[in-house]
Amino acid sequence: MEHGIANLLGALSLAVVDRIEQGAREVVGRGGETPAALIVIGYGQGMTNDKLRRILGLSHSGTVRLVDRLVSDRLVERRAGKDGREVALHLTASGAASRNELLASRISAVTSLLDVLSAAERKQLARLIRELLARQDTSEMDRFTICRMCDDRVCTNCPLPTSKGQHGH
Amino acid sequence: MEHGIANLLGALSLAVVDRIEQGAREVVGRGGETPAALIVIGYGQGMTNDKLRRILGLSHSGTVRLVDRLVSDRLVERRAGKDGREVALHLTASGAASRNELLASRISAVTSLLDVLSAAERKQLARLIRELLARQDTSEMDRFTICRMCDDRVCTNCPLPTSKGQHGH
DNA sequence: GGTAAATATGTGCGTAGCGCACATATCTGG
DNA sequence: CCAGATATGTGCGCTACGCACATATTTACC
Repeated sequence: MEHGIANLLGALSLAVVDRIEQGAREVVGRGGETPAALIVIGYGQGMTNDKLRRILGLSHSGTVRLVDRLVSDRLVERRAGKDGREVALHLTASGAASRNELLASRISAVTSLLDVLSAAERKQLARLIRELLARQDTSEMDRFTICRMCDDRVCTNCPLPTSKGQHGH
Repeated sequence: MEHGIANLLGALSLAVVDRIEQGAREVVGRGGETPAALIVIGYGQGMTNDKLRRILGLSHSGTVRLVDRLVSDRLVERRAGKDGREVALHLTASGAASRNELLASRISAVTSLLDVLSAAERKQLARLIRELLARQDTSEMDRFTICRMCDDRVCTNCPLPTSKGQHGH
């Protein structure tokens, strides 16, 4: 394998993530996995603390404290889950608004890097990235992790394979 | 502009950076900008604390403390710079070894994502990324920042434009 | 139906990584 | 020779996080 391509993709990815993180910090005033948490909670299938923990790849206590921050910022509410142990995380109105800003900021950051390419080049790039992602060997949790910042208003058909991966239960 | 491509590149970049950071933490036992600092210092044109600060995008004090950590880990030495104010940062033998491990780990992490593509597809992707980077409007400092994790043993001709950007002095 | 294990959450405590404001040393330009 | 610019170091606090432990609920097994 030629290593030049790996170095190029590494450099590009760093630039992309730098810009996304900078925008996210400006929007929510927090760093680390906090912006991703806001997005994940907003996907809205009754997210629990523990599911969130696995998606973000944090420790249990780290996740509890992260949610504490979101609650103290009035972006998230803890409600009772069906299972008496679980906590159901819900966005407040303000949390949903911040989440939308966050998603828009992310798309805008990446777009500003992409718009030097022609429409044809972007299409070609999209096809290649789609193939690359589609062929990865990812568990279900891996997919949620990779997609933890994804814009569900934009990503209609996620290329990540849906077959593998043991369901978490 | 079609936003699907921006979302795809954002997701891929997150996956790439996640894997790079995880490997880096395993190699040097440190997170944040510490691994990048080790790589940047290793480029070896008499790196100073202040240049490092600008490349990493950290505050001044944050950079001093970062170097403190590298020194206490015996990876970096502070020597006298030509200008009596400056500190010249140099890798120790152990620092140079860690840096090589770091670079290898990074290339390996990205390669493991890339190797689902055919050689032809990888070539196409390399061409597109190269174009994308070449057309960015980056200052000299931006380029060092984007390339702060780059493998100088692999990246022979960096696509980033070298014309613009005021030299820092 | 009762108890052990599994599951889910919260807490005390410490650490890593970082920024702000301030202090200090050296260099440069008039 | 002295004011500003440049470069580094420090006191202090804060955010984000992990480990170990405590607690509540549910499930499984007998």
